[in-house]
Amino acid sequence: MAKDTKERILTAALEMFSQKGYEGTNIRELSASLGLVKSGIYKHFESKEAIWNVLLDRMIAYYGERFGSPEHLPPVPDSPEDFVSTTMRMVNLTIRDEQIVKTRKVLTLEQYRDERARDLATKHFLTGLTEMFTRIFSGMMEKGMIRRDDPEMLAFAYTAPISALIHLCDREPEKTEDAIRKIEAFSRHFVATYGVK
Amino acid sequence: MAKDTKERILTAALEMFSQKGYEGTNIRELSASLGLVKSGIYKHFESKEAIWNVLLDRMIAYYGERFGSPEHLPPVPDSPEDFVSTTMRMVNLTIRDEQIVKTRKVLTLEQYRDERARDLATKHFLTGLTEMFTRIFSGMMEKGMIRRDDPEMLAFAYTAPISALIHLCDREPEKTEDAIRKIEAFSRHFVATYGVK
DNA sequence: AATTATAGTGAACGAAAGGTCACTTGTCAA
DNA sequence: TTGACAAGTGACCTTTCGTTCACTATAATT
Repeated sequence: MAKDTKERILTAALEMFSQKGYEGTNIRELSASLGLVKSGIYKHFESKEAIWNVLLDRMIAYYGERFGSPEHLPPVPDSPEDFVSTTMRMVNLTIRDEQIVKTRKVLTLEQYRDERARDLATKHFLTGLTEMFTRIFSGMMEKGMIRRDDPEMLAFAYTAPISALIHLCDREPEKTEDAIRKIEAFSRHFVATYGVK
Repeated sequence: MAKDTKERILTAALEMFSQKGYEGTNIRELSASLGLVKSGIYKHFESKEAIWNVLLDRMIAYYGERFGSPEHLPPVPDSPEDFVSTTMRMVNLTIRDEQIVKTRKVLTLEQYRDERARDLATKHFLTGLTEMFTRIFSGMMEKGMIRRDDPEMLAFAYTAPISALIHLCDREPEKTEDAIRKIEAFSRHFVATYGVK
């Protein structure tokens, strides 16, 4: 029990930051949750802020990897049912993956305090998903699956409601099942509305 | 300069809470911003938490007033253009009104810490607007302005993207003009999509 | 076997937090 | 005019914060 302590600190810090925020988190409690005494932390990080910075750097890097590189884009679905299930696969990942949930929470809590968190929040909550689905809808229009329209507008109209329900799950996890059903219903409503008859 | 001090404290506290969060706000700075020394605060409130509770009570009361009573519901619009301008009037109010902006920010920051803030956040960000527009869309369907569909689904599909852009304005005020244009474009897109031909 | 770097301990630090209290000041009713 | 009270001050209290440091135990390196 030595070498992985740095990683364990980062994991515990993300957990606490995402629940209590940066200011609400204190080093004593953080180290205690790892079975350490508080000064032990400083063998791995020079300050509380340093922990925060490493976490943010990783969030930014992870985001760039996941949304920035073209090979991570989901393929253009080739049926309405495929479209819905592609959506639900992404939604389930983003709601169940603890790392991603905590990242969203922490960005929510620190968006007014830290400029990089603010920028990343906008990408996470708004522009990232919109860009991804702009491509998907463009592809679907070319395939003739949905009627020709502004793909970016459609992407925005599609992802923002889903995003809102994902935030609801973060805020009130007991409503997760309900929210997922609503997302699926919305997804079907969407293809029914924009799909070619 | 005496009697209104209590109100001035509440105003300043909402301002600070909305920027730095509850934990990030300290009484010294708060009182200094009012030209007081910190112990002066305690002549008006028995603790920092008491200030928070009064603010939250007011938010809850104000919300109930604004969204709970039927007489505050906007009338059902009677043309697509009227629908768009009704929306834009509401959006402008909710984006420009400092009190409302700060309320949203503070609910965003405290939603994981305070249960009442969490509940109010869900109403503010999701269910409140949806309920309001469910009635509006029901009315519009009866008038034959838009095609018959699930009014609640439409309300959700309409308000969530607008909500997302309002959050963007809170996060990055410099993008406000742009966001308002996007909201209007979205509103027109929406009536064009669901309106009867 | 001796050395050295690493991880962790526990006591202590100064700063800043929320809060208390004896005191002064200004206002107004009796 | 006086007394009472609300509003504000400044010194002080306790607790907790992030951080430092001399020290120890351990495991790897020479």
